[in-house]
Amino acid sequence: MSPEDALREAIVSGRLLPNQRLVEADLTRTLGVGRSAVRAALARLEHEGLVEHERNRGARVRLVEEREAVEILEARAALEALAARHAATRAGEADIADLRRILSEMRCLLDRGDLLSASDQNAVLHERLLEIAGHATAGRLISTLKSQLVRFQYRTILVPGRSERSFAEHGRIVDAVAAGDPDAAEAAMQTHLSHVAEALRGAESR
Amino acid sequence: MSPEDALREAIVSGRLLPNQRLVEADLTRTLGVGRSAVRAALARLEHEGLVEHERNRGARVRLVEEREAVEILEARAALEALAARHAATRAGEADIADLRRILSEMRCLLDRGDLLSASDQNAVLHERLLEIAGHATAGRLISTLKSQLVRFQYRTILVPGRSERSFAEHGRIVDAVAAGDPDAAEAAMQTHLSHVAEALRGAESR
DNA sequence: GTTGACAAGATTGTTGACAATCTTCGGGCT
DNA sequence: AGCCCGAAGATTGTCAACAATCTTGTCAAC
Repeated sequence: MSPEDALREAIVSGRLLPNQRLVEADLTRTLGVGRSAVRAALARLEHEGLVEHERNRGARVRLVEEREAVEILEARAALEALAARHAATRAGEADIADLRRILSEMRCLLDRGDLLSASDQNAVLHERLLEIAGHATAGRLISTLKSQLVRFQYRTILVPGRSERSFAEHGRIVDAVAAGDPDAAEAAMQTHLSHVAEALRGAESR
Repeated sequence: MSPEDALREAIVSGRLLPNQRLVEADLTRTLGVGRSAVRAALARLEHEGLVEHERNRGARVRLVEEREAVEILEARAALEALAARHAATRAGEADIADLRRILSEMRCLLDRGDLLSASDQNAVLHERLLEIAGHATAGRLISTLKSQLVRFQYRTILVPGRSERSFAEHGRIVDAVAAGDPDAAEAAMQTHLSHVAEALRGAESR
């Protein structure tokens, strides 16, 4: 595993706490690579928004607090709506079948009460939509935004009734894409993610 | 000036041609800094999408061709539309007066036939809107997207009648923001930038 | 004439040491 | 006691040298 991936994994998994200092010498030992590699990894992670870096003061794990999480989710919504629009115009028969397959998998997991796996399948659906959209720029931006939100990704699934509503929203997105209706797909994605933001705010303020 | 800024400036100003190799040793002499600094700058610029980097093969200036430019513009449109929405709900009296001042400056420059300065003022307006929106995440993303488009930024102003239509579109955006109407502001920004994309496509295919 | 291997040159990747900077700790002064 | 100052320690920034890799040019074999 590259030092960058190892560090990212350690941060997003929560093994490293927010605001914790990341001393290069320590990371050199922990990751088993030279200091140059560590520095390069830190520089990239800074660009991804996972660490903060002050000159001559080193790097620390960046803390994304609620206000910013909402911002990031808004930006992500705007970009995923764009992607959904593209997906609606480009999806072929096989793509649509694939999306429906993922949906039924989700239905199955929900019926079993496996909320965690359902949430993962959720991510798979979004990923597949991006692939269908074929929009490299949006894809790149969304993936960096998502990595900043990992800490919040499971926070909404315990909100009562959220899973079912989320499933219904995903159904509407897939329907719009299958119908080849860009406007509907964009709108469906937009409302879906705005509901996620709402749920996040609700879950957070408790 | 930091080596990173110097390099970025050299790339976006067009002093370095697309696909031109960026040999570290040469840059060391040109920029007057050590190789470490050069490498760090190249790494960051790669993340910004301004240079391409292959392992053991060095970096070269990245060429953004039309198809990708349209993609970038679409992503930017989605994000600026979001920002415009926020600006509409947050703009105060002073902000609105400022926007109108910029508009009248633009009108003045257009009447004088100074299209280049008018285009610059255009950028000022967008910048000010972002500031009013107070959306750091969108702002960050937009600024990196913009830096990838510098090569195209003046390409549309020579399209006959484009300046006047652009001015009218900006007027509608400012009106919507002044009226505190988020939906209208978002829509106005969206149509404005989609027209820019259209003009770009038109100017390109000649 | 073309192809393949091989050596020479050029360029990047990595390591270690040194310099610059920041932080912490202790002593002297008020 | 509280505060300023300076030295020591810790940490990052930079530099130069070396190793690894790629590219180019040459030459022999077919």
